[in-house]
Amino acid sequence: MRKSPNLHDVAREAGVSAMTVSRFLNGSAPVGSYARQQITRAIENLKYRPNQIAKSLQTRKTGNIAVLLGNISSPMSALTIKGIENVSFGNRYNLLIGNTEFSEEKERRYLDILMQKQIDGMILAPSSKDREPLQEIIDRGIPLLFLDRHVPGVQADYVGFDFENDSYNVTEHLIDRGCRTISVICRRADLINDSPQVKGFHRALERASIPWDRQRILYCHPSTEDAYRCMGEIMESGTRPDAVYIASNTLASGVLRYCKDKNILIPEDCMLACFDSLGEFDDLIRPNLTCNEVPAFDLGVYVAELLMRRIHDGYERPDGPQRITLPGKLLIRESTGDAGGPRTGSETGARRQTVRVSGEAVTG
Amino acid sequence: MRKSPNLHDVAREAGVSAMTVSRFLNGSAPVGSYARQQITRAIENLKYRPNQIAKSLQTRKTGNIAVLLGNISSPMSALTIKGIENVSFGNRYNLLIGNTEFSEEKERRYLDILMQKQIDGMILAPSSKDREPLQEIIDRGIPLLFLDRHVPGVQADYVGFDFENDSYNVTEHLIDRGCRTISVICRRADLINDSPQVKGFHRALERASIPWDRQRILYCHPSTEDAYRCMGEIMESGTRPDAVYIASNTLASGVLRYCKDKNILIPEDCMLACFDSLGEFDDLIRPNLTCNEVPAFDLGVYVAELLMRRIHDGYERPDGPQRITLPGKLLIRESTGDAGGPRTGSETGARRQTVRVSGEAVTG
DNA sequence: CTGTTAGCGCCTTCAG
DNA sequence: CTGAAGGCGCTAACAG
Repeated sequence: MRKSPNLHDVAREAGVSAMTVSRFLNGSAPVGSYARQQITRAIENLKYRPNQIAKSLQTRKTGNIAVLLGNISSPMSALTIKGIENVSFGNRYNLLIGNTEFSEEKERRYLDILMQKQIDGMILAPSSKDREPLQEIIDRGIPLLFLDRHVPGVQADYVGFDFENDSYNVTEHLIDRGCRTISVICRRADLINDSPQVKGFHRALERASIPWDRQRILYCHPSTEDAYRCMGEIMESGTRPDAVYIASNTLASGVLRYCKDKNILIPEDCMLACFDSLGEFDDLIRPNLTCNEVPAFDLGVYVAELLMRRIHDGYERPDGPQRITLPGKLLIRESTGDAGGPRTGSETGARRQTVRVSGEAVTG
Repeated sequence: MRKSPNLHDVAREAGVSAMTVSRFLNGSAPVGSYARQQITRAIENLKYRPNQIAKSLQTRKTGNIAVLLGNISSPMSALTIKGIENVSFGNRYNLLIGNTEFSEEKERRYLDILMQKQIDGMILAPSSKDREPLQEIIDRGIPLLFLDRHVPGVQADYVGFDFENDSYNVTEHLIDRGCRTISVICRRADLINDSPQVKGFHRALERASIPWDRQRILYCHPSTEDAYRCMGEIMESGTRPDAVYIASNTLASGVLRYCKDKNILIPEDCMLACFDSLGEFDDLIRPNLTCNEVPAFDLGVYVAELLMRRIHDGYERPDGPQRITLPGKLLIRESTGDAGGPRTGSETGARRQTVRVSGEAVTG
């Protein structure tokens, strides 16, 4: 394993200068046909590969973009990453992926390292409210996009799900089915922003003139065990609700397990609805519950496309910072039988295509 | 947004030479306490960040490792990636992730790009049998590890699940439950290697002196729809089997959907078993089927640790190329009721800790 | 403990 | 169409 060949080696082998080889490789200027042949041959002979590092040092572009999420293995995140990868690869960018584990410290360390690695852009689901490192990214002219969450006071685009409206729709569905006393289980304190799910929930109640009771909102640690506990609290104390709305899908398995253990029939004893889809086996899970399907892959595609545009436009943002939300799709399933039920429930799919944009219009 | 400061700017501001600053930053040589103070101050003043690209050009180390998988959003892959990230971050490496979509062409392009980007190591689940680009990686001294699949003839370590033994265990379980006629649905032609699942299946049948019939093995495209079709073929033609073994978990939802549509009772009409776990909601899916849980996160941890060792040892491989498989855990669940069943089935968890290694022993 | 010199491999600029 | 000079930001190797 000896030193790999460089531009000069190729140039010597081809009997031309290094610059001619460079121009040939990048197509940055015309090259004579004889030289072209010699160079092609030399490259093959030496198995030459351009060194992207050296090129980056010169051009200040690495062709890498960073993606920093709280939990890269959640089904939602995994799909979003796939969407981002898809668009990035098509635009000749590679992905540097980091899992912050929702830790401010780990996020900070990642931001630090990535700044040194000279990324061309960054997609971040922030776990910290700290503006300073983000401002530094922006000041260095690196396009920064928030995904799913944002940091108040930082002038960057945001792309996320339409939590509030989706939550409104789920709640409205429960109300339409006759529920009047609805409990909510949601994640303990949304990491950064106020819980828009709870807002949507309230809005739906208000619209139906149903008084709401703070006691009916339970905050829960993001674990199966704590969701199990919360569901117990709901069902064992005070008046039982008509319905329980699980505002964070990571909590669903704990709730379902409780119902299974306690022989609570869904939807006879209590209706159940879930903010996000439970995945591929969705309608095979018993009890079979109504949920909102969130466009995770599309979110990745959208955010990556916006990032590509920002990188391309030299960060001038002719259209100003944007706040974009993608609406989900309500999947209504209320069959209770074990087999023979409808394969998919009715869907309010029409809104699927809508993209909600606040601020200026989306260009392109 | 003007040019960011470099080592010389810091050196000038601190009144020392660039080398002193460099030595201070890397701790590569002692630096006087006065100089130290001046440098610290200068760095703060200028908001200096070392440029990793320039450093990489010099040191020929980027601190990046590549991970190339067929489908990065599958639950298994997502967990494996998380495991890899965990170990890498601890060792100060970043992850460049690529989704090959099982396409030879896309894989080839990724390999090409990544070679130019000068990665320090690579974890690959190959989709192509082409040895040449892989040999080039090895020849350039970049540690290469196969994950889940391998390319025959390429001298690189391999880490994967214990498909054959796990499959043996699942089949043995069905036999123990009295099944004698078992059909198998598996992915159409394993991408690269012979299907070890089918081998394990055969071995279990042979051990129980059950004759086996090629007709009972159905190859299926990796889609819900085709799995549905396959299950139909099995149930509607010839003698119905006692059991169906789904050797690729991506096919499970199609099979389950078929049973649901046709009112086939599991396990009364036909037993069902699955090669891999169905995820978090595993035991909430109806019908509730026995499956093998594969240690996806651990696989990531293991492969990353091995890679770290290879990088560290300068690719001398004192212990020779290895072939390591991590065994899964059989989750037996045969309750049929909708609620009140046992929360988890019995598990043959003892083997969980075992790591099967062929070739030399694992060091460290 | 500190500074100088000479590249790492490529591309920008300018001169043919 | 082609080449030579210089530098991107950093560090190895050698002097002090």
